[in-house]
Amino acid sequence: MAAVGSRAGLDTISMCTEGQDGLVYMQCCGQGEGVGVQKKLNAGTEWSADGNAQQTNLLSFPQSSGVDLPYRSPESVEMDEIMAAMVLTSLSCSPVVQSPPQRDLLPGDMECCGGELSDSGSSGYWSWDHGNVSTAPSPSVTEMDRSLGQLTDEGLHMELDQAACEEPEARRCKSLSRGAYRCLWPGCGKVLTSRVGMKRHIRILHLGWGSEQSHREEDFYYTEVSSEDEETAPPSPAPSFSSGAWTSCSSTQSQSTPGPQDAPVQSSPLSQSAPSSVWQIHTEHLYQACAPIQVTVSPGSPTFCSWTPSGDVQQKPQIPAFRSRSVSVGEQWLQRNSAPTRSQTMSASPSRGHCSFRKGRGEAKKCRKVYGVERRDQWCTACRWKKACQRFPD
DNA sequence: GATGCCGGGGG
DNA sequence: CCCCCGGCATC
Repeated sequence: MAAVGSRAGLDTISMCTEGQDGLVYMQCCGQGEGVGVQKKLNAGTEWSADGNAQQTNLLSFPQSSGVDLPYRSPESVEMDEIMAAMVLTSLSCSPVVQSPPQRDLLPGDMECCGGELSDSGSSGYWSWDHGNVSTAPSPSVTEMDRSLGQLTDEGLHMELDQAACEEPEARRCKSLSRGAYRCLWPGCGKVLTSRVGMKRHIRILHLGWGSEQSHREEDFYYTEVSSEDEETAPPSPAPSFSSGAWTSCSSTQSQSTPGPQDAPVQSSPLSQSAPSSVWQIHTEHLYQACAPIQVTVSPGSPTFCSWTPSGDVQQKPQIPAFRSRSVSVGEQWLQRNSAPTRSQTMSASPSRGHCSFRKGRGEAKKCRKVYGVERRDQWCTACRWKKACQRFPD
């Protein structure tokens, strides 16, 4: 779905180039994208009516966004800030509300689109729109005043102009239309000079359809590029995910959803570093809590299982009653005590049920050696109890 | 044998 | 829980 949204967004960029095509995506990013998504969603069912859908979109666009346009654009020139604030407030301070409901249904796509668009060098209002929508769901009135004012007053005018394609801008758009068509299918990027050829390419190669199928959906999978755009467009699809504001979106998404497949691949550095650190903390209480550790580790691979409890440990470290004087030392020892090795040993030696594995004698002098048996009262508690020394950890 | 420390037990 | 010790592994 994300790809669809982004594609729709890219179409938005290029749509001005095919003005005569009357491509709907031409509308403003938000709506256009939303419509595009909807079309994609309903492709199976309402596709037949899509030929008219373009008309509908063209009509509905000014309608939806025209909620403010009719009164706002003409009046906004003279409208004072109070009036603007009132209007904006009445509009729920959120373009999302104005936009078709699909957008609410597809927040992810919205963000995807915004990211790619802003990255692919789209017009300014694009990034404005999405920045406000995605990152600030409920901005303050003043903020909205500024942003929305710019957005609607400038952006929508642009849209209208472009939609009409009567202005010089439109002519420029048309001049670009003699470019090539780039397939936006993920990983494809094929460039063809013929629109029909591109549609066929998408239909056959990507959609796997016969020619009898709809010939509108392909529009979402290619974009028109001019000779100059060809240089800027290519990097947009893939790298856009790793740059700019979009990075935060994608990263948060991927992280918030601990996909069992994403985790190992994307956060491999994390997955490698996290366990060790966690283990260090975890083993901090090894002295008292070896049984829990054994439980979490011995099952074998499942790293997630073992980390989860460790998180708790990390939250409240050293709560268990360590002797006050030896806590810090114990930490040092436990940190240096190669927790991973310990875990390996434990998991590898099932014969030893508990953490009864015996660590090789460290080279560090223990209390016994330092103070001698005669000064046993100066030993650390563990040494006195014949436990692992906490004062001089290995 | 000395040392380090786990497991267990007594109070 | 505190303290001690048997016993084992390692040096």
